[in-house]
Amino acid sequence: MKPARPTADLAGALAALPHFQELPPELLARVAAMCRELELQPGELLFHAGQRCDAFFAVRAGLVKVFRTAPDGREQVVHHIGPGHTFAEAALFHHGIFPASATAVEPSRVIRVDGALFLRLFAEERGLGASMVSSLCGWLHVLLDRIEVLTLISAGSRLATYLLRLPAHEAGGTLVVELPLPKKDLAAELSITPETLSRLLARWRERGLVRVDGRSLALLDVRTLQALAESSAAGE
Amino acid sequence: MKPARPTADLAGALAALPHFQELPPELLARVAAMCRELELQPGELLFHAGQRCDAFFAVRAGLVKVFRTAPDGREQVVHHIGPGHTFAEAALFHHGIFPASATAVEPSRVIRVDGALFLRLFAEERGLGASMVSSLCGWLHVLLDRIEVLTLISAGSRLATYLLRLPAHEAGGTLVVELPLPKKDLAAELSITPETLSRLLARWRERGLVRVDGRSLALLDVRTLQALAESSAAGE
DNA sequence: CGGTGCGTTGACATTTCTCAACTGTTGTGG
DNA sequence: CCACAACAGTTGAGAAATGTCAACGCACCG
Repeated sequence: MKPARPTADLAGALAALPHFQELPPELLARVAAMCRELELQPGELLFHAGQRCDAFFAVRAGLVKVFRTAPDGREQVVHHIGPGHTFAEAALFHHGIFPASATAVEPSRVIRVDGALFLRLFAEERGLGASMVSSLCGWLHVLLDRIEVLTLISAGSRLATYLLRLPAHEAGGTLVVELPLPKKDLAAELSITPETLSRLLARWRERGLVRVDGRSLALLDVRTLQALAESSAAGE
Repeated sequence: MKPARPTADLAGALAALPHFQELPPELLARVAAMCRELELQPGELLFHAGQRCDAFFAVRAGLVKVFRTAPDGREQVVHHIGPGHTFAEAALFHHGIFPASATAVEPSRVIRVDGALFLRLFAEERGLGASMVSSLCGWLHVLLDRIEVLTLISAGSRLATYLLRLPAHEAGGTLVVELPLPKKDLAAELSITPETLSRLLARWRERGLVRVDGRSLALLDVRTLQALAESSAAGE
């Protein structure tokens, strides 16, 4: 967790965060003054569950995994956070304790916003409340979607739903999506084992539903995938 | 969804909500003026997913279920909401569309806070922002817990975790918890089938872990239940 | 008294996890 | 430059858990 030398456009990066939309520049500057930038290597721990929460974070580049470690050693992924998103605000405002741990999946650069300073600013500047409310609501919807995926019974529908929600780009007449994370982490996010994920993709490949090339997937038969996503049956 | 005649202590009920902690009485009164009270019979729909969101709600008495209906007709429970808790605020602030449906599980009385009026008040009175931020964070933690439970692999650990988190009271030397909802709804919340739930409780009863009497459960062997909650193994 | 809905129990089919071995790639150190 | 270790991903075989379908008891309510 090396401090990185601050980038010139820190305020600009902050302004792009959902939290700070429509915030006057002078307030942005005050927030920027509370920030430090950090470099994280894959596997490096940013904070761990139970630790006192003295900051919240924004991902600038890379990918950060938020997870809990179950008593039996199993890792429960709460969420993966990509560039332009913040996390741990809820801990700061609510408990003052991190409810989960965070680590980098890829080499990452994160912005650390000092908790004590931010809370003080928040108390003074009531305007901050409104912008944070709307971004917290956004978080709520994200978690809601995740719950929706998790309550899907079959691994196949979970995976199909996930794939179809990924931003897709067209190439040569077919939809192509890029997995934003390694397959093993994707499996964890879907709460299935890497083996099942591998087997599902293999089956779908044989059936001509997808073409797999590393992390990039061509969705060859979107209709059938949609049917799988909606059905409670397995990969069939 | 019959309108109920307003109760005298409406402002008092509002003041007890997490949203409106530490709110000056005059603001509370203004919020109270935006409210209507409703009576709901079991199964009665309060709103459905996709509908325009023109209000948010607080449960006064009874139990309300928030759920989505999956394309295959399956019902996915997002959460059950008991007295003293609010819901649909996120929809109001974020999308303006209900992301889920809500219905009463038991005969219920809910407070409906008009959305348009509340948003206007929210814009004027910046003080509202702070109190709502903290309550939204509370919601985030609730959903986080729910995700944690859902990622627990075995039905047994899900159930045990759920039971152990229930408020317990002591009776005759043993811990007793009351299920806040019918077993069939509990099963839905845990994302298992009613049959599995029934079988789990039967097994645990035979092993002397619990004693079941309708909705009231005596936890006879808390240590083993904790072990089950933490283990990834099944009910064994 | 008959209906309706919850909860229980049984038999069965199916999916997914577990354990294990094997491949391919990457990166390190001799 | 090569050998080796470390790790992600794949594939196989078997076990175990949960879902499905079906029938039944039981309460509650008209």
